[in-house]
Amino acid sequence: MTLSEEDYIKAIYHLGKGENNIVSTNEVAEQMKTKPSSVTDMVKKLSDKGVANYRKYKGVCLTEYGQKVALTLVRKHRLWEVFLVEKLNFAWDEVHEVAEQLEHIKSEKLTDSLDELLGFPQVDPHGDPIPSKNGEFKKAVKKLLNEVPVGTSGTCVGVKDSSAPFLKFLDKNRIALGDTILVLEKEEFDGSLHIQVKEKDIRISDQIAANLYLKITE
Amino acid sequence: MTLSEEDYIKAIYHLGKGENNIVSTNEVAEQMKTKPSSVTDMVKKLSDKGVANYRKYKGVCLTEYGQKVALTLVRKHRLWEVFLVEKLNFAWDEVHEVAEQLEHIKSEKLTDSLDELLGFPQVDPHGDPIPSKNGEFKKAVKKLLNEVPVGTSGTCVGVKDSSAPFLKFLDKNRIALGDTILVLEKEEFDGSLHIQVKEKDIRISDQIAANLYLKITE
DNA sequence: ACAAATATTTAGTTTTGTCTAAATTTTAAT
DNA sequence: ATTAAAATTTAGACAAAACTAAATATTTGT
Repeated sequence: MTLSEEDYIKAIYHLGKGENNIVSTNEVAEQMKTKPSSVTDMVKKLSDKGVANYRKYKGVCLTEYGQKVALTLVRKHRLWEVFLVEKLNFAWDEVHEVAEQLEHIKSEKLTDSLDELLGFPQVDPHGDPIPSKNGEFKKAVKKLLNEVPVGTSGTCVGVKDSSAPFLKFLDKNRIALGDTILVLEKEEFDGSLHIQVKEKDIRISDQIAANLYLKITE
Repeated sequence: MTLSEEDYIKAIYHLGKGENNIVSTNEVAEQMKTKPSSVTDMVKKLSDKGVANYRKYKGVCLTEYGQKVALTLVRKHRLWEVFLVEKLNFAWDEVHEVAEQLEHIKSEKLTDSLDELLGFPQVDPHGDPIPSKNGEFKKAVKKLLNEVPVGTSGTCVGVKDSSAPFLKFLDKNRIALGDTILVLEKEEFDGSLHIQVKEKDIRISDQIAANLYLKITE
């Protein structure tokens, strides 16, 4: 599998939302920042190789095998992201570009040893689940913090309100993107929450919770 | 710099033995496992880019800039080798192929953070010195253990005698390729040595020492 | 249902890095 | 000093992956 082929496989996989939906030539072209005609050429090739199913004018999806390749790439990408954040102190938003390169390194032993070094992490710094060696993995959904049940744990991945006062609040309370948040308790009366962030407990109002996005794996 | 260009730069660098000697088209072709005509094409391009100096029928060497690029590649290669051995428990002889891929990853931050994670190592698992961030580094020489002065420290990189009894001896005394050996003391009378390997002291005869290659950085 | 708009494919080029075969230059041997 | 051998370059071709422009298929709005 060449570098370019791998990039197409990943694009088809992600556009299909892991469900192996059929995706259109134009969608792939936009994702890959190439022209639709280039996509046509490539998906024909991937089809010939048994990686994708392509029907003229109808779109493309991955074969069983193609999905396996995609999952391996996703696994490698996310493991490297964890490595960069945990071991090399990269920030949450600095990892993607480098992981895009690292995911193409070919060595099963490398991937598995890395997994072990990192303690077999379940999610990457963006809260997205890491497929296991044999390709199993849970799906992640993004929800507002006030909408998840007590006991839920997830990764903080975004804010709905990005006003200065709100960001200031988060900063003051040491809540940052990429942090793992656990919902300990919910107050019936006003919907306020008791949560755990970075080993510390804090209480936040319903309004705060309604503006924080959490990524959770079901 | 493309992947292929980087490979040529490295080949020219290594064939020139770090001395920036002029190397021939044929030598490069053999090293790269390509044909001489392909080399001609590529060195012309590298010349145009200011990376190499090429004169028809005369051979090619790197420019100042080219040497800098080469050293960066060598630095990355060797740091990744240390990483693979130290952090992922790769064996001494399993690292090269993977490092060949990893050395092409483009991220200065990654390289420097890796360097830090590894504790700024001076040599790779083969005993070869790792260039510093700004390209300085010592040269390594390979010598027989009985030829180095007391106080010398180096990496065990090979044997002269590869007979079963000798290899058995090394195994029994826990001396393996890749180990760091420090010469503590030399007996005037019979030339036997007192050495330190893996935190342990042992005494070995002159004959043993005369069959073990050490790589030392001066 | 049909024309217009949109999406997709085809055909023909380009660039990068490779190759083979032929031509040329350099080196080595007498 | 010639000539044979070896090394190197040139010329022309190919495969991969991209592009543009033109042709064709599909979808949409009325």
